[in-house]
Amino acid sequence: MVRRTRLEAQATRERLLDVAEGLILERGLARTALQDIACAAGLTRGAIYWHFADKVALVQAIIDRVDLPMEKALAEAAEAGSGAPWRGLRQMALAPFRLMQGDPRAARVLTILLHRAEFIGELAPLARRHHDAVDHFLQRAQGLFDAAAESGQLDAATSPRCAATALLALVDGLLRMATLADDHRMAALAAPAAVDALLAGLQAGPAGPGRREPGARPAG
Amino acid sequence: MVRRTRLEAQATRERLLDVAEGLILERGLARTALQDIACAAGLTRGAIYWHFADKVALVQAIIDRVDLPMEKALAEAAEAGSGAPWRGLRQMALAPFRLMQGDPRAARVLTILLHRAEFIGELAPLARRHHDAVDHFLQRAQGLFDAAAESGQLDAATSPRCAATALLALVDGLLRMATLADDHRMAALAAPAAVDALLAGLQAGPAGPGRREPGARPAG
DNA sequence: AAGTTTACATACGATCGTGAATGTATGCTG
DNA sequence: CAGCATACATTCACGATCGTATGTAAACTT
Repeated sequence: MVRRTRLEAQATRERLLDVAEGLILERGLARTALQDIACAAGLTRGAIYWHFADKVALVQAIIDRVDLPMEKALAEAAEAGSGAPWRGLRQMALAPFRLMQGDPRAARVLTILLHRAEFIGELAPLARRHHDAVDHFLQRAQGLFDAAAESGQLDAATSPRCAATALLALVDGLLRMATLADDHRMAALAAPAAVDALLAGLQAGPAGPGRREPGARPAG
Repeated sequence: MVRRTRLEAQATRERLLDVAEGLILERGLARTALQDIACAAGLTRGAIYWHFADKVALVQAIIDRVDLPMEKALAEAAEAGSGAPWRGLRQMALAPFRLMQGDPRAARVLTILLHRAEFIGELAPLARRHHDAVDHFLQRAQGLFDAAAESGQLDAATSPRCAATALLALVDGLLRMATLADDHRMAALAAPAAVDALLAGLQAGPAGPGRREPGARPAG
């Protein structure tokens, strides 16, 4: 076949990544064969094996092309420092949504990470960056809540660890919904209000039974 | 071979389900072959094809054996009615965790649903019960937030739809963490406090800038 | 201009998983 | 106790997929 120049080869590689990303997004990782990818890219499996060692390496390359939303959260949290914990927590929690808004490719990759593959066994390394980012998010959030607690701004009934878990869960849940196509809009739109509500509920305040135990409030 | 009596056959069927559940939990659905299951159960694939039409039917049977956590939430919400919205919301949001606490099998099945399979294409029907329950959770929560809003108990800046999305995201995120083995304990433990904090933050209250916009609060 | 490397295509072999067909020994029923 | 139904085991046929080995023509090098 017409042999390509270096630059064209690089373009071929990118096309393979684009096509693979799209197909995996549609059909899921396990149900997407290398032949499907090659065919959709107008190539053969040989081309894939030239550019990538195997299927895992291909997917790894897809993931490595983008900034992961949860990593973006850590980066913004690092900027904020621990001086203004509540502002930092809010920044950190909303960073993933801002990234996904501006980078559709990051949104697609996150969708794959959250909904389109079983990262188990040989595929486990693929989710490592995301999982690491999630772990660090938890630690970082806990650190910020610690700072808030020390200055008496965290509700006394809630441990920093517990608060961090709650924030991470909320962000993770919102990200899942935001990558689910149906509620795409709603989840991303609801994120700021949701995060604000949770953080408000976690702040120390006039501890009326109505605020800490809404279930006990007079019926509406 | 030694042919079994009706009762023994039923026991064999249950054993197949147990073994399959365990293996899928360990290795993921795509990476678990019917032969692995049969072998681990001390049988052959023939036995599986006797009891179940195919792999999908087997997994469906595994799922159909249990109450799903999100369905449990709906059931409890139905009991509560819409008279006391905050209590109902709390009940509903925490029901899944109570179920998982008392029913380890339900916890395992939920883990499979959330982490061990790509429910796409022919496997999509398997997740239908769960997805339907999630949808109804959203509707039901929105209805309760509507009721709260009508009696002026919902923070005015937050729409009922948005509040429902937030609550669902939090519960979903907590369930994901609770089914992740590492944070198993922490997530389930944090659930009540997390839900209470979010609900508290969503309630109408003295709308000081500190409560609704924690980021703008003086640094701690 | 000849040789080498690149960027693929083609062909092959092997494995894996499924589903169906078939075999078979036993429980059950009349 | 004869015959049918049950509960499996065994075997086979098939497609899908993977990885590799090999072919090849063009780009690049010297």
